[in-house]
Amino acid sequence: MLQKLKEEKLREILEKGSKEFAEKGFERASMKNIAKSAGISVGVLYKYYENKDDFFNACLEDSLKVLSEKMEEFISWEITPRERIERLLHLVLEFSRENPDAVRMYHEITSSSFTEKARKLATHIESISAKTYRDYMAALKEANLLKEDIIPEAAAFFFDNCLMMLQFSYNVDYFDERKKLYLGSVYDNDDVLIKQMMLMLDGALLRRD
Amino acid sequence: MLQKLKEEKLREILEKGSKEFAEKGFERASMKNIAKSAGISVGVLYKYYENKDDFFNACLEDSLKVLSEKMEEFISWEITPRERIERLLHLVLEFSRENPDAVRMYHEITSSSFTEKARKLATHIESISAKTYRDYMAALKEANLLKEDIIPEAAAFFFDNCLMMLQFSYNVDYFDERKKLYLGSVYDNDDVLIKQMMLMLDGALLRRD
DNA sequence: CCTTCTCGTGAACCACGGTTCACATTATTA
DNA sequence: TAATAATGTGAACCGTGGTTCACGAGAAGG
Repeated sequence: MLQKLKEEKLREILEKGSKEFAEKGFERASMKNIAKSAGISVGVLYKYYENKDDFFNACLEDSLKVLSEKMEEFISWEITPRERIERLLHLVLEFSRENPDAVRMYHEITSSSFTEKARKLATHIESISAKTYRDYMAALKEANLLKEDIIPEAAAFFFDNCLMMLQFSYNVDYFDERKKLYLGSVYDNDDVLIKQMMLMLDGALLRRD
Repeated sequence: MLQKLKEEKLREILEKGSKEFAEKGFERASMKNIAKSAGISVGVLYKYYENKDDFFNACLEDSLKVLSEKMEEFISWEITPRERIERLLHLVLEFSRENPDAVRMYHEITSSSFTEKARKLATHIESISAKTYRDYMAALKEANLLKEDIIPEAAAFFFDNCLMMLQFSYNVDYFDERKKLYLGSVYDNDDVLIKQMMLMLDGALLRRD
């Protein structure tokens, strides 16, 4: 019976931890707080995890796992480049809605002076998407669909930059406010924004036909 | 004589403060450290500034001032849209090279749970560039130079997203590594990257002729 | 030269939060 | 049921770092 509780508890602990880290950032997040909100004592936390760093890594890993799973979907679709971009944009929004804490934690490690290990984890995920996008852009070039004079690597970088900003804009407070500032009346209309992003990415990357 | 020293000292204090905040982030930055590296005692710091928050705001304000000055240059140029984009990209890199700490501090407040006041400051700057870009894109539309079907607000948002990521990529450790990951061999060639960005932004925003 | 006032100093204070550990509680086994 | 092991608890410990303040050094004025 204990084992079963543990299974669920562990999930809850990771979730509550991610939530706290996502909301307050690593430094301001408190182990005591996390323990309390997960309904356990601090001691237990330290039974399962070495220390705060270690626990953060566990939360991060747990959050990023979902992200890399999504990435694999991307490759499997058998559709045209334009459709692919559009679906990916939708996927990003959908993911944002379902896993806000994952995005926030990801954004968190982006900030200065993080542990080696957290960096490694993020870089690992990043390298998956980097490879995916680079390969894809290379394939586009091969098929003569990529815009003239564009280097696949640069295209992949540019593309991911846009997606990253989109994710942040939908999850991180500061970026959300900024989005409001720029978009004004268009702010709350996701469909329009997606369509606009679509148009611009299309123009930026794909050869016109 | 004291007054004169103060003038320079104040500069040094703000610079050393910004440096520490930029390097370590708000939480990990230490007032004692900052005082030491500026060659004064902690007491002095608290003579000039209420507390850590207040001091951070002063550093931030000081850093962002430079940023908003640059923005005014942007409007004054009398050149074609394509040239303008290109010069702006160069300006961003130049600025990054000269004021790495400003960019890092800006990135810093991007992260969760910052004081109201710091947010306000950043939003203020942001609103300047937002207005500048929006106006500019509206003017382009007026002159029938903006791409068909693109809303000026969305264009401005997209454009600034790209510039922001570029700045981060040149200043914030995590983004720099990421850039290396994506660009590989092109990584250290700024000119090529600028040219590529140029091509993509052009394609994304401007009507082809 | 003495007094007074300003300014700078850094040791001391204090709160906070990560971490530990002696103890309580619960499960397991004999 | 009693003994023993495993697990959970949270008060106490401790280092860190923001903040204060009693004191000293030096300038200004008489």
